Amino acid sequence: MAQSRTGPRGTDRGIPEATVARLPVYLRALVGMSEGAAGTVSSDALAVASGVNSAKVRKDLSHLGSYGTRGVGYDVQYLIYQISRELGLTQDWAVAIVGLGNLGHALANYGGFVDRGFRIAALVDTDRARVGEKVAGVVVSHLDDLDRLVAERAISIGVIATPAHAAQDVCDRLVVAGVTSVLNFAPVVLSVPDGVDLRKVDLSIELQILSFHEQRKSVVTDLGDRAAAGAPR
Amino acid sequence: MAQSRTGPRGTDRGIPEATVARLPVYLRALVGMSEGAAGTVSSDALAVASGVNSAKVRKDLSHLGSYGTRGVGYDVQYLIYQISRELGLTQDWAVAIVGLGNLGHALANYGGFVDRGFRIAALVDTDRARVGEKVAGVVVSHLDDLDRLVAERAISIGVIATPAHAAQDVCDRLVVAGVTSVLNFAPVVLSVPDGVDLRKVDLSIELQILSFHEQRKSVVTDLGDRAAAGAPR
DNA sequence: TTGTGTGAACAACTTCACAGCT
DNA sequence: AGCTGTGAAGTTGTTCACACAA
Repeated sequence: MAQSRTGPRGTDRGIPEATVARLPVYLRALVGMSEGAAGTVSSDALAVASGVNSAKVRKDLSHLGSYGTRGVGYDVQYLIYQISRELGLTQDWAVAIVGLGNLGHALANYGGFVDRGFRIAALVDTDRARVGEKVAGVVVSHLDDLDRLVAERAISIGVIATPAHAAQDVCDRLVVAGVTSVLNFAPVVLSVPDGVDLRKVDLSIELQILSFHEQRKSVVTDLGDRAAAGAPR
Repeated sequence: MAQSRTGPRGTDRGIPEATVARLPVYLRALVGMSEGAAGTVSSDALAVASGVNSAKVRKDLSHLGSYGTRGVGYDVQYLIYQISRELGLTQDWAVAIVGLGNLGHALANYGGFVDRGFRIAALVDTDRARVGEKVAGVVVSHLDDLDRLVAERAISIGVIATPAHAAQDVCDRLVVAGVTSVLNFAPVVLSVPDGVDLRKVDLSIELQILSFHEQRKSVVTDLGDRAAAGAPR
């Protein structure tokens, strides 16, 4: 996971990482509700819509401030605004996607991208044959132009969708160019200097975690379990 | 997130979730090393290659058993075997991918898939025009045939790469068909019955988390007084 | 010496349960 | 009466530091 944020000095006025990771889920649920006719939500209703329990919702939201009303709940629109602001979604973020294989294409065409505050400002590849081509309405540039692109288009977030062997080099170039947040899809451990945030999404790891639990299911759970723990197979 | 471990509450012979999530990372690093000429690794070397600290490596590996040698380290091949076994990768898992848009295609063509123990046993879509077409060497089937496919091909893992609005229905069908592990890429909260494991990968959430930290960087790090004085409004 | 394995301290996160506001 | 906000208790995960084996 990314390094822990915590400001350089002084008391940590920060929101817990676990909470930050759930705010986007709440936000999505709230936006869904706001399209209906819901003026307010209770922590309970929001919890159900978000797949967590209500105590967690209340604790999480309490980190943003006291935005609820006792006996009533939270104002949907106001909460949407507060969460958006906290997540930095009231401004636009320029994103560069590097690597335009299958995954890069999928990401470029991913709707939820532009959805909230994220704008694909550059598509980058090393394949000269692809440069100039348009994907999702954006012209593909060459990796060698990265410095210029990042500077000119104020890109602060880089998405790596290259093969594993190219990922660290691409990451280094992104950082040198001035990108300060990196989302890595390549199945490799990357390192970045302090001050740069790094997150990863790894399909293979997710599958292996499922495999672990799946295996546990078929193994008959210990001896003498009543009624033959009917493992459906 | 996925529900906590299924199965009866006995003595917890289990490995902590946090450890399970790191085992695939260690495994990848080890496989990389085994291609070189490394007979053994220290927890320190493995830690560096995995992007964690060595205490964590030792604690994690200790959950598998005492497979290291004091003063020496861990035998690479043996560790690979033990981790693979623990993760259930010594057997093959049949996977179905549902939804063959950009993302589904990307997943189907993703190399690391077949990599370790995972086999694409079915590709499924609702678009009749796509049915019959071959993607990544596998013929696309229709969603209506899911029950048969899951049964005939002993599929236990389902990957959802559909639009959000279709995801819960697809998930329900997968579960009814007999799938017991689901990996969801659709940006929506799914619910599954007990006994079914659910994990999600959500690009939009990852970006929003980066956005949160990115925003914090630009904010001058010392406006911590604001909320400190009583009633925030 | 070197580097594992682990009890113990520490830190983060979750859940409980209820006081207090509306 | 209903629902938030939050101390306190409980749980899980991380790091320390050192005994001990090779």
